[in-house]
Amino acid sequence: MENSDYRLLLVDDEPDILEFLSYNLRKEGFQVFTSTNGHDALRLANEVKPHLVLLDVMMPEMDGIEVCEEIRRNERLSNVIIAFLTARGEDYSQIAGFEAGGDDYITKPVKPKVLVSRLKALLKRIDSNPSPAISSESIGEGIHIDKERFLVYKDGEALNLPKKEFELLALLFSRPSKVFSRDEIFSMVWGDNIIVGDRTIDVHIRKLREKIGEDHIKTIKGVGYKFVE
Amino acid sequence: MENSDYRLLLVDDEPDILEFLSYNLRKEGFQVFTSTNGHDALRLANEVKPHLVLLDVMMPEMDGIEVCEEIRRNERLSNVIIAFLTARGEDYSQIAGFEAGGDDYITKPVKPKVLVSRLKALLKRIDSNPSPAISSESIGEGIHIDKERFLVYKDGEALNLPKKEFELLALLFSRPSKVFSRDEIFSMVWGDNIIVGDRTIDVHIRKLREKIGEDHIKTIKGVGYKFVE
DNA sequence: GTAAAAGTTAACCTTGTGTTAAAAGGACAA
DNA sequence: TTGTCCTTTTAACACAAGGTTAACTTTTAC
Repeated sequence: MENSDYRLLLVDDEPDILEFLSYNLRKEGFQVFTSTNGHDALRLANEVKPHLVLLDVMMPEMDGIEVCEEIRRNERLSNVIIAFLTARGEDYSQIAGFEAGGDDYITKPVKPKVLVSRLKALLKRIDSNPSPAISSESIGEGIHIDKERFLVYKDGEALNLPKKEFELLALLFSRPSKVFSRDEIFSMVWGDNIIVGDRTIDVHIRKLREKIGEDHIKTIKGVGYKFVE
Repeated sequence: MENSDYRLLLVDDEPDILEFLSYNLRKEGFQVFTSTNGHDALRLANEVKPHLVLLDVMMPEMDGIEVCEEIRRNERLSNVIIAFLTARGEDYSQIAGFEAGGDDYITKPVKPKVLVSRLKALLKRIDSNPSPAISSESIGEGIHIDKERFLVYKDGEALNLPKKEFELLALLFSRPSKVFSRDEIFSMVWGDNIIVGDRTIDVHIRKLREKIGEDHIKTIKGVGYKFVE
């Protein structure tokens, strides 16, 4: 699909930002619609059925989270991809955003190039994921992960894991049976610039095993861990 | 091998990052090539045959995953080591989505020291890994090795070997029938800095023979060992 | 036959991991 | 702000699998 086949809806209460975003995205060929408040955005969304909505989190009256929830509640817009715009630093808004059903968050300020590539990556899901969004229905035996909702299902039962545990499990789960070295785990879950003690991973592994069962995470001594089953 | 013997190809759409990475790697003596986009990177890869490619995942037009797949598809580049650069917090599913397989993930921002040590560790595999990785599919009669999962298959049955045994077997297996001298084995499996007793290899060979069958590892007296069948 | 190399075994050491509890850190509500 | 609850990290120790050694035996090449 060409960029021009995609409709984007941008929502931000600051006209300047809106202007900046839409300029850059129109330059890439996207069809861009804009709105400066949540109510208007919902109305517009219903009208144009955008493929993707880029939502500022912080807005007066109705914030991005609420708009997101409202969109998710609307069956006709069920396949819309929602990305949040947040000011750097607020971790919580990110989580709240995912819980509300967001697909990605992008921190302001954002460089045009970065913005475009993030959105392109998101839009790819439409093609590759015809009917995606692992609905909470598709649950059976074993472990399932719903990243949108930050939930882990164990034999159908939903578990709420803390952030680090969730990320660790999600990483291992993303490629079952692949052995992840401690270095890889640190890098992906903690990042390469913070340093934590040797036993930190072990403790999280311990807690995960407590919650999802002892046999799902296997230790390869001297090498790393892997998810099995 | 010296650092200066290695050619690295860095691919990132942000020149600043490219600059930062190449500066630090050149300082270590590596031969560094850079590219700001996927297409160019592929062309350059073909040209210089790098030992290792460091790929940003998020890039406009052609992202790192695509580049990786393309490289893996190219026979002439089959032995290239691929490491991904990702922003911490990027969706694992995107990273997990590729089956082509990177060898490592490194998160941005990364400290020079960490970067260098990770890359050095990866480059070590070149010597010890003459033949490409084997996918888990190829299971049948005889012995198969899956390095990613750290499993050895004997007639289809999966065996869990301890690290040293696995590495030793993987080495011999990597070039069936080639005789590896004890010196070679020490150097590849133990490294040139550690010194262990004469009989250490023998003991590991003994254990391997117990597990995979007596006839798979043949002794060439006065010369070394080789894997057969 | 003999010496050198490799095989074998079990004891011993090492190192990575498991485990627990407690401290530190953070978010939220009163 | 204070206090509370939850998450994350640290610290200290336990423990076992893995790795090595040493002593001895067997094999092989010459």
